[in-house]
Amino acid sequence: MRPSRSRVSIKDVSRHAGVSVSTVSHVLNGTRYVSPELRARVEAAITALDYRHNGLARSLRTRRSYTIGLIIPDVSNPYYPQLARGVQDTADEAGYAVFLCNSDRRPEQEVRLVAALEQRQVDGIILDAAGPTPELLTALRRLRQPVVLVGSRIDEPDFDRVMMAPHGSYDAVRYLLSRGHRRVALIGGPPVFGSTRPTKAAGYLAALAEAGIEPDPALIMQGDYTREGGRLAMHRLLALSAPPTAVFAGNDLMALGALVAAREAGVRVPEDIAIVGYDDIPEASVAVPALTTVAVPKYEMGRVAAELLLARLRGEGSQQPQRIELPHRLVIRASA
Amino acid sequence: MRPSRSRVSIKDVSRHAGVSVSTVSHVLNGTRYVSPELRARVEAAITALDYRHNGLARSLRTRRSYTIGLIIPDVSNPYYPQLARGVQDTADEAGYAVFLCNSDRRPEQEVRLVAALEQRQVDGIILDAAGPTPELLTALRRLRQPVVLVGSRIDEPDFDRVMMAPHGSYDAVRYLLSRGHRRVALIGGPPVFGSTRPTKAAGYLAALAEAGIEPDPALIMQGDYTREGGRLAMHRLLALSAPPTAVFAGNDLMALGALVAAREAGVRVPEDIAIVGYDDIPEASVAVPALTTVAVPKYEMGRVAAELLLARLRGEGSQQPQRIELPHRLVIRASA
DNA sequence: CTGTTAGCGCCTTCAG
DNA sequence: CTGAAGGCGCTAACAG
Repeated sequence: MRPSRSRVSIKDVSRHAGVSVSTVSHVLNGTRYVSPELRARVEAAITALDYRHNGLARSLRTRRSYTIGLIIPDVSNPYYPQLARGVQDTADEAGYAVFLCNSDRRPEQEVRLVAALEQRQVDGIILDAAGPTPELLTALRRLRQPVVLVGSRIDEPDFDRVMMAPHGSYDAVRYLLSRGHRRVALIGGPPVFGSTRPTKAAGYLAALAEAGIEPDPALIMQGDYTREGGRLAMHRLLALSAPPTAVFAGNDLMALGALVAAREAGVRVPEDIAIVGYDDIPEASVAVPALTTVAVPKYEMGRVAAELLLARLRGEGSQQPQRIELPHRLVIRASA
Repeated sequence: MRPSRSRVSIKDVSRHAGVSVSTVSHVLNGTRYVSPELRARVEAAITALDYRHNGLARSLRTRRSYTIGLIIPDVSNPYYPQLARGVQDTADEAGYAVFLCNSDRRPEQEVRLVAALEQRQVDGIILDAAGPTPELLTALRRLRQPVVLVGSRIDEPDFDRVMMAPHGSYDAVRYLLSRGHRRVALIGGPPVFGSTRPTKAAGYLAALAEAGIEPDPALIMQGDYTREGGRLAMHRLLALSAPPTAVFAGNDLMALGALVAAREAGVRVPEDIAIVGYDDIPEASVAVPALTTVAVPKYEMGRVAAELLLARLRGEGSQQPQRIELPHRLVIRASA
């Protein structure tokens, strides 16, 4: 009768077991009492026919896919795997699967990915965005599913968000100052379009100001968060007639690049120049000298973001967007 | 009439535009000619009603989810992000989204994840498995969707698979031998249950044999692919009455641990002892001394695996399972 | 305690 | 060139 042994559905199972489809559905989901006898027949039919539950159909019906989307700049950037793992572990424990997407920090890409995830009917999205571009914000706001923002580049009050405490760079520079450094350079990141958040440069400036030190523009470099960018910036710093005695880099990748530059220039770290990074990526502890850095709780951020999202999906928690700030920690190693 | 402004479907759009649902569907998918006039009306209705295409319903109907699953041991292990990126890029280009799952190299977990992905109706699965456990193999074979195996721990002829060339450890040890080393130690990985593939130990032994060197059991350590495991193994090696002059570690994480151990013991690398790793993870080039290692084309492996899977999904290619072997490359840096 | 039935939102013959 | 209609496989009222 059936064309071939194509796919077997709940209906085939019900027929085989001599029960109704709703009974099958209920034994599948444990969602109402079914007599041991019928249950046994259903289970027998299931294995006899080698039936598999179709989650798509179920999701279509229940409007819940038990699926979330995670958009990060790049999994192969050592910062993100831990964050990803944090959300995945949390999601997995709750029965959710996660679509992992890389945006390469390109706003159009982010917008595209958000749309693709929406179309796949994810229940929610966690996003580490490049910045608060109007297009992205619009795309996010018209979304029907909840969004949690991670990272510190967007701080819009109408979204749930988990961010790092803002004063990491301040702490780092203060530490350098406390060690007697007076000429402290900054290798910052590129400006984030439209961001209203205090930048790393702000913390740097604040620490200098507090110590009564006039910032020297020559010591302020703009990097791009890549290793190579850090290396180049460091070389320019080292070529100055009055080079700095300490450098604070906006992330570890750039700090590591700076380390390479120092070695290339025959300058000793930390004896001739101290270096502090930001993030505490795995490589930071392996480098020689091991990098002093502002440790960011990456795994924890992922976990908290996922928990926030799941709570929202469960309808728990306050209705207002939450803003969660996670503490950093200055990890003092050998480079400063 | 409709309860509320809940969800708008293709049917609402058709009504609003005064056309049939099939016309709407066809403008949505560009799947048959629609007169400019009707098309315009449909498009107007779409924006007017703020309609969003429901991918779940579509997939249910077409039996294609444009979704694949990727199961790896652990994203936060520096080996995997690049592999993951390779498959994600390839999938993304072809319009597929990828579910990323971590198995922590636990067979039961792998089996569980395979089932979860199947239920979510992924079109295919890419898996870097812990080993050929019978349960996993069974689960994989009863799957209705294609599977591609990556990594070298399973080499079953009835699956598509992309693996590394087998002689990496042989090359590494031969290199050490060519540099005059005679006492070369091995820090291997744990045995892979049921695997028939040549292990790294095999290559090590082969290279020694070829050089006419009797393997010394005291120089063969079993590690666990973790940094700490490498560190411990190295300490034991260093404590030997006749310690080795060179060490080959089965992966970079262990080699890095060995480096740490050497430093702790005040032994210089490579002057007192040479170290070669395997994988070429990002940290390998940052370490001091930079690690000489067998570079594995991780990104490429991911890409090739995804391409293989996509080809299968398109029904292209030979019907027989493919076995693709990717070459490694010995990267000589400072540690040996 | 179990069965019938109406969709979820979409694609795709089959007619016209 | 366009429309009508039948499911894809499942859940959840609603009856009984």
